[in-house]
Amino acid sequence: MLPLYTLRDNADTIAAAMDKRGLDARPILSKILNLDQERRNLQTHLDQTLAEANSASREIGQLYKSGKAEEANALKETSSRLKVQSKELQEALSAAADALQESLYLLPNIPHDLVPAGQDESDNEVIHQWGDIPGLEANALPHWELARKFDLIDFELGVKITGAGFPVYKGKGARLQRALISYFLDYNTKAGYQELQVPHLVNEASGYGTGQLPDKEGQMYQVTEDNLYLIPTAEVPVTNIFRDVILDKADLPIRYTAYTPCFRREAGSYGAHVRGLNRLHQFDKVEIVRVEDPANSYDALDGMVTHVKGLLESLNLPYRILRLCGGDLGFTSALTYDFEVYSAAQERWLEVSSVSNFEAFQANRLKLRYREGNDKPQLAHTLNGSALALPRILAGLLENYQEGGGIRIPEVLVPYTGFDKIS
RNA sequence: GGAGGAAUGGCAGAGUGGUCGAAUGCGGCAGUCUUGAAAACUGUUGAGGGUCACACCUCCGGGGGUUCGAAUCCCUCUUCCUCCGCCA
Repeated sequence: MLPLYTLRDNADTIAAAMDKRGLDARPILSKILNLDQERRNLQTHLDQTLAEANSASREIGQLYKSGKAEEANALKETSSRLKVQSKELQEALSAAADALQESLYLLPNIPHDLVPAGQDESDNEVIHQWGDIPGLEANALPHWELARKFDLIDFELGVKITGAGFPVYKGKGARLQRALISYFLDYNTKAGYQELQVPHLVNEASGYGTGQLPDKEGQMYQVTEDNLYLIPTAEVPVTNIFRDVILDKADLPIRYTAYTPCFRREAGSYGAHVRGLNRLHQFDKVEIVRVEDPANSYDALDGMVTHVKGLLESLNLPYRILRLCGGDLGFTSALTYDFEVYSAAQERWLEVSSVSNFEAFQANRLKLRYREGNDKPQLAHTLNGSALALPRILAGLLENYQEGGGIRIPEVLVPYTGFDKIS
């Protein structure tokens, strides 16, 4: 949700930026500004009425004290009348405020200057590519076949226990998974991100805080009995730590990392692209989250990009970085870089990380602010990124590292796995 | 799950129907003093809306109600504490 004050003076600039998303924001912007004006008028009117009512009540108290019961009773009528009036105004005000809120929820974040205009993923800009595409042996297999061959992952067993998209990791597969989580967490911690363990279920307020609600309700698993949601990403619990928080400027920047399983209904997904580990309902991810002074948030974003690059390079996985175009940019993001690893056996790029600056968009919903000295609190900027999502990294490792009838383990992982080869 | 108690400003803690956004203490900030610091003293110190700036309005866990008037009374929800039960 964009802060109102950014909309009041810049409607034209914002509309131009929104065009890059393929969204004509002009109608909704003018609606918002009108509702804002209406809301303020009603508020002023209500405030005046309440001020009158308050002073009448005060006077009644005084009159009673000085024994002038008659005058007091006369004033009560005035007061009652004002009360009825204020109730009506209150209702009109609530209606206007709700309508305003609703419209604000519909407006996505303003794309950053760097965001290219574009329709969909084909318009994303490749800004960086690293590593050699490995030439695989003739009999190279996709990861789902490798997983079966070496008994690393059992997809059918997951179907039996839960359903499609809930794999069971076994033996060295499970161990490799755990090794990756530990390696990622250690790597992030060394870079200054504090490790957290957070709840995997969140309440409604948290869902609204990071913007999963009300729009993406259908994408989350819901525990209706207790009105809780299974988290689709650690971003939700971690960022909500800061809901309704006023930080001291000296506390910034804040950097957290957390491993969690992620649960996504992925309603509407189907086809070959969802085979194996490519798309799951439950998967593991290590996330990094930052809270920044607005003046530094784009340096922070660059820092996160560099960080994820280092992580992928340490695993020697060929990757490229995309700057998402307006049409592919997430609702809440101002600028996003996607990382894709090349899967040689599938001959396609797999998204393994998404690094975004949300500027004040999330902070506004969260009421996450910071204060410098005695100044008024200001909205902070939030950023997050995957470092990294496990399944497609695992897929990339299995496929790119297959050689001589086995799978080699990258050097940096050997201390974590305790073995250097799967065969 | 059962029984009882509680929820007030950054923290502690007064306040049981009228001028209470709320005593007091601690903490924070500014100043006096000091070579500097500490101590002491003085002042200041919640958030949101609104205004050029004031005024003014809202908020004492959330929601609803009683009343001319609610932190204070009533209903309800949530959370926390104590005791009992169950339990990794």
